[in-house]
Amino acid sequence: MRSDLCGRLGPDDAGRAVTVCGWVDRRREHSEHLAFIDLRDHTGVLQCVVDGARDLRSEYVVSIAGTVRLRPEGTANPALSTGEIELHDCSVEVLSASEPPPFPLDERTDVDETLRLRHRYIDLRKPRMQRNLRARAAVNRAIRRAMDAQGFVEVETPMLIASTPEGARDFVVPSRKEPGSFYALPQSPQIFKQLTMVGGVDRYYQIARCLRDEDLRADRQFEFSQLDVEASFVERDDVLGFVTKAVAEATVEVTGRDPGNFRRITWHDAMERFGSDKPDTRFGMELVELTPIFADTQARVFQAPCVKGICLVGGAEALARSRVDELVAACQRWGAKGLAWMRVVNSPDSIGSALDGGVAKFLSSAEAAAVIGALDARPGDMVFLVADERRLVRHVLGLLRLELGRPPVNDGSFNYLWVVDFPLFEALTAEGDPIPSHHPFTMPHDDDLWKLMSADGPPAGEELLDIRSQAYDLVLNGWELGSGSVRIHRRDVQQRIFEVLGIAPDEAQQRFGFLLDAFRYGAPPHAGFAVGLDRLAALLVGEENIREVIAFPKTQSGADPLTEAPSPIADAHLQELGLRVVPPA
RNA sequence: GGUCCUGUAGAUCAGUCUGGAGUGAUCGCCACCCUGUCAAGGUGGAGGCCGCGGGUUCAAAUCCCGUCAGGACCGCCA
Repeated sequence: MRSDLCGRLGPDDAGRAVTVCGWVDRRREHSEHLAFIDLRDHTGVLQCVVDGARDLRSEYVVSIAGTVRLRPEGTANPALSTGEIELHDCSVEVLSASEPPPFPLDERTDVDETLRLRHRYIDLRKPRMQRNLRARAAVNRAIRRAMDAQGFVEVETPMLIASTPEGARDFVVPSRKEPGSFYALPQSPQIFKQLTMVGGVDRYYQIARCLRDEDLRADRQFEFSQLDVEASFVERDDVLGFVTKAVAEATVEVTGRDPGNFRRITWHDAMERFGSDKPDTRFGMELVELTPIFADTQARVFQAPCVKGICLVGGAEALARSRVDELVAACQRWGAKGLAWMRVVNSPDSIGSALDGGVAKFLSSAEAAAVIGALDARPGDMVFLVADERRLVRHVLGLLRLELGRPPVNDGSFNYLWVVDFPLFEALTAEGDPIPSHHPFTMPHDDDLWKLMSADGPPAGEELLDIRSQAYDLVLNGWELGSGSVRIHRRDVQQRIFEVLGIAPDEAQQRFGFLLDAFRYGAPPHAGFAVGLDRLAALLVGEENIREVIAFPKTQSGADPLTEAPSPIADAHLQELGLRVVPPA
């Protein structure tokens, strides 16, 4: 039907008779006997000189046969990759007419999201979306190549599985054959990939679809894809190596650029210095420890278990008072009692303090000097302090740091960072039971295992929170790209974990029985990881929303304007499934 | 569950703070003109439930309340 692709033709093709197919991108009609048609396919745009264009409109699908020639002197278009040539002596066949499109296909206008998604099949024609979908395919291709080269076997795992109470909210599918029972859609293939290890697969991977019924964000959809990895007889650093190889290969495949070093930071350092377990280390403004400075302070606002601060260079003049008030309000929304701010000035006041404004008047001159020194602040800077429980201080200042200094996530840099040594438990419930920070099969850190396995019984309460695990995350420009861990393969350790978590043996058997059963029959030591491919693809093409690399995404409320999902189903359908809809109260 | 921003012509926006005559602009669309444009150009034309509902007012796109939709974020996402 066609001999060539629009964007692949060049001066070397001059004189060739070709047939190209595509969409009418733009037409410039000069008279009854001269018009230019820009014909677009997925490779680019080609100018075709036609006799008349009265019966051609935007987005008509046409086939144009003609002869390639160099454009006449002085009419080349350097902005176009095919700008030196054109197709002439054209005969045009309309393959499919089109109504005027509901929105322009140019790259200049930001079209309303609902409109784009309702007509996604048109939106996808844009060069940007064509590039993104192809980049995403390139990511998958590179990953498959890298995993294959490292001896991994691609194994598919089921989509209809049993619901387990851990983790995110499940999407659920009613069973027809067993009314009242439900399948869950996988939040991840976690259990199955561990079972492949018991099954002797040795090295498993999958580009897996995962589903979680949690609120959507720029970097979160209900449905997403991850590179899921698990390997036997390996340690943490082996896994980091496998994943680094795959992600680096994908980066090169899409961007042609070396991703550089994948640096490492401990979870503890990430939290203390950046207030986040997914630190964006592309910029400074690190959180600085100020607690000792205020150990004996008279200033009541700083009489707290923890005081930290950040310094905004030039902030004293750059930030209007109204903006500062907004920041204070934001910090209060984030859970802080308040946000202390002060400007650094040139000439010290009567008590010798170079801090001014805000809470400056409550600080002694020694405290002021120490704060300035610790934050390395200069005149003209603004310093922000939060005093509270340590966790809260880190959290609030971490968010404030991002608010004040974060570059766009898609600024073209690739800052890969491994965060290692996550704590085994992230917090205690009101009843004092710990909550696993990864999942209950995560191996404790080698250096902390003795604490957990002590013959006197496990520690309790706050001491538990000091135990580190062999869990790790991969972060790119402040986005969590994925996480993984070394799994527990020792029965005694697993039993101790359940004991600490307050899960009785019979309950553990009920919830995770099939995995625990499997582990009775010879489980190899194993470890794994999962990489969010939507996020990776988005950042590699410079998008700040994963919708842009998903062919048919959902809106933030979880709807699909194209198919109108979710939608009610017929009563007969409900009846067959043994379901009845309860009207909202 | 919560906070914030945005809904005006097919599209993108201005007008809203400070209520007042007929809601404008650009692009697109339709017709005609135009032989080297490339975001072609010219002339003319059509096109509006100012998201929806209620309230205040002599008078509401504009103020107030509610609601729906989209977006960003907090919570949530083992």
